[in-house]
This record gives sequence, structure tokens and C-alpha cells, in this order.
Amino acid sequence: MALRHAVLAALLDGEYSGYQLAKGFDIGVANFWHALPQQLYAELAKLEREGLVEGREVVQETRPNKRLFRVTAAGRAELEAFAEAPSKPSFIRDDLLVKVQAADRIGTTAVIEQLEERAVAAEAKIQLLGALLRQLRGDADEEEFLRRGERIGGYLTCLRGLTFEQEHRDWCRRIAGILRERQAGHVER
Amino acid sequence: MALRHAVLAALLDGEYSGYQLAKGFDIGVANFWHALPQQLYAELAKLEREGLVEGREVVQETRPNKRLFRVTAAGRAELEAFAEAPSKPSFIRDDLLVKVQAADRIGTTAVIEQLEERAVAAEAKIQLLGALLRQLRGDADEEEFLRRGERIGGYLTCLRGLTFEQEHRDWCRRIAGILRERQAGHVER
DNA sequence: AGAGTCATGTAAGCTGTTACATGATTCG
DNA sequence: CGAATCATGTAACAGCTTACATGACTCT
Repeated sequence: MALRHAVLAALLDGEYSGYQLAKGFDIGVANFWHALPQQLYAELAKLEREGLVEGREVVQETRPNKRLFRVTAAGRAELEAFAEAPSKPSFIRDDLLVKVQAADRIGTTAVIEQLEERAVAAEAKIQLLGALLRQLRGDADEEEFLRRGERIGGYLTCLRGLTFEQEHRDWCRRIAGILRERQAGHVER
Repeated sequence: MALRHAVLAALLDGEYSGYQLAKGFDIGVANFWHALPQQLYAELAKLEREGLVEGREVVQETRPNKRLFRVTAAGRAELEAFAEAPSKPSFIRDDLLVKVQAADRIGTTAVIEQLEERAVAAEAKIQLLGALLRQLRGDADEEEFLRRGERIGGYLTCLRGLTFEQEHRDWCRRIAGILRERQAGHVER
């Protein structure tokens, strides 16, 4: 299983609705898992049927009602079992890498553009993660926070996300530069 | 679509059978896409029905016969269209990150072990990719090769894989260290 | 007035994983 | 003699994406 554990981990921090998770999956937890709203609604319904989360209806006057979920004891046990089971290997799965792989055989112009767009997007995410990290650690410096902070899980995963995005940005810029120079050299077909 | 383009990109380098692709997906192309043999056989059959690849039977005496595939003109056109279409954003999707996220709420011992195993696996992959890169660029140094080499696509994607694995290894070691120290500090439940 | 946000879902289709099945050859 | 390699698939299931559907409220 997959998404279910990401959802359970996200819900350890408090109560969230499907909608809130769908938003939040773009920051915090989202560094390492993404999901569309539809999938989250479906997964929450399934987790509730299995008794791993509990939902309660929150009536709102000016907006549609929502259902907030929290992890049950059974859900926590499920997460613990998951943590002890072997992990599947991680890998990058990325359209752009496929395109770069083929870049010397097919046209490079579009690929260069996409690399540059990606670099910009990565930079934006770096800023976002930097702000999130500062916010999570508060006044403390990083070392101090990691030694004594209460909730460091999210911080640690954001650190991974940050270096990933930095490498991603640097690679995109470098490859775009290399391909551009090669275009300038031999005449582009 | 997804796997189909990774397969087409891999087949640009020459003729391969499903079995060979399944092996090769663990090196080269595999830095950014992985697939099980079953999926490759299915995808190759589909690509052939659609006329994007062509297979030819190679009769072998001492081993089972095999079918070697190469990309057709239509397949190349398909790849070119793919390269010009916008790419989906890339993200890490990793069980271990889910576990680290929850690590301060559930038991950490198993997670620390897995982080250390991962670091070892990452190190092995780093060695492998380093060797592959040296082999691809031959005698030339990297800058020279990237300026004038014929087939640099695979090299560029391996570079991405290499830094990814290095960051992955470093992160695993650092997080394992942090979690271990915290275990030593406050008594483990 | 139109776009965007809050809020939740269903249904269909595509992609990916796991289990099962076969059979000869080579290596230790 | 047993395990691994070469070589190809089928079938069932799980997971993910895309399209469709609804409806009130808020901001420009």
C-alpha cells in the first residue's frame, strides 16, 4: 500500500479534511507524496471503513460542511507496522529525463525551454521550503532544533525536499546550457 | 502516457529485446524509469500493434528465441511530439520519507536501520553510475565530451542520477545520526 | 458578471504490481 | 544436482489520473 500511509502520517499532526489535505499535499508532506483531491477523498473513505481514521462532521454556515479526520489507535498501529516493514526502493520518475535522454536524436529546442521552466519552478519551491523550514524551527538554530525539537519529522523530510529541488534546479540549468552551446556549435537541423 | 516514451528513448540506442530492456532498466535509462519485465513485454506488444516499434525474431540455438525491437519513423515522430508537449512535474515518492515524517510519533529503531541500509544501497549505485559515466565518456574529460560527444543524452541523465543518489546517501546518513542521538538522549519507549 | 475558493464526490479508463506458468541451458 | 540465466507471456488486482457533477460564497 502506498497513499494510505502518507495520509496517516499527515493526520498525525492533527485533524484535517480531504480538501485541506489536498491543499497541504502541495507543501509539507507533499515533498514526498502527491495526490489529487479525488484520490484523497476515496482513500479517506476507505480508511474510515477500515477503522484506521475517524471523521466528524463540522457544520459551517457560510461554507459547505466538511469532515475532519483523525487517526485512530488502529491507524497508529498500522503506521507502526508499516514503519517496520521493508521499504520499496525510491527512484526518480520524470518525463523531462526521458526527453533529455533522447535529446541528441530529436529536436532539442523544446527540451531546452522546458529545462529552463523547470529551473524556475524549482527555485520557487526552494524559496517555499526555506520559509517552511524557518517557520518550523522557530527561533532555534537547526542543530539545536533537531536535538531537542518535539516534532522534527516534517522538518527532516523538508530538508530532503530542499536538497532535491536544489540539485534539480542546478542540473536543469547546467543541461540547458550544455544543449544550448551544442546548438550554437553544430548547425541545428 | 509514460512508459512508452521511456521505452522508445531506450530503443533509440539500438535493438533490444524485452528481456534486455528489463535488465538494462537497472542501469542507463533506469536512473529515471523502472519497469518490471511483464510491463515491458506488454508495452512492447502494444507499441508494435501501433506501429511505433518493429520487432524481428532472432532464432537462437542454445537459448530461447528472442524478439529484437527498433523504433520506426512513426515511433520517432511520437517521441518528438512528446518532447514538445509540457512535462509533468517530477517529485520524489518514497516510503522511507513517509516513515521519517512519522518517526517522532512512532518507533524509530526500525526506521534508523532502514536509513542505514538505504545509504549502503545508494553508495553501491553511486559506484555503478560512476563507472558507467567513465565508460560513456571514454578517454575525454567530461567538459570535452559534453561539448563534442555524439551521444550525450544517456550521460546527462546519469549525471542527474548520480547527484540524486549522493544526496540520498548523505541525507540517509545524517537523519540516521540525528535519530540515533535523540534515542540516546531521551529514553526510548 | 465572471473567476476563484470551499467542499465533496462518482465513473471510467489507464498504469503498475503480484502471482502464476513454461522450459531449455549454463554455472558452481 | 540445484540455482541462476535466458526468454516470453497471461490473469487478477491495486493504484492513479481524467472527466464529469454539484452548489454556495467571495473577491475583483
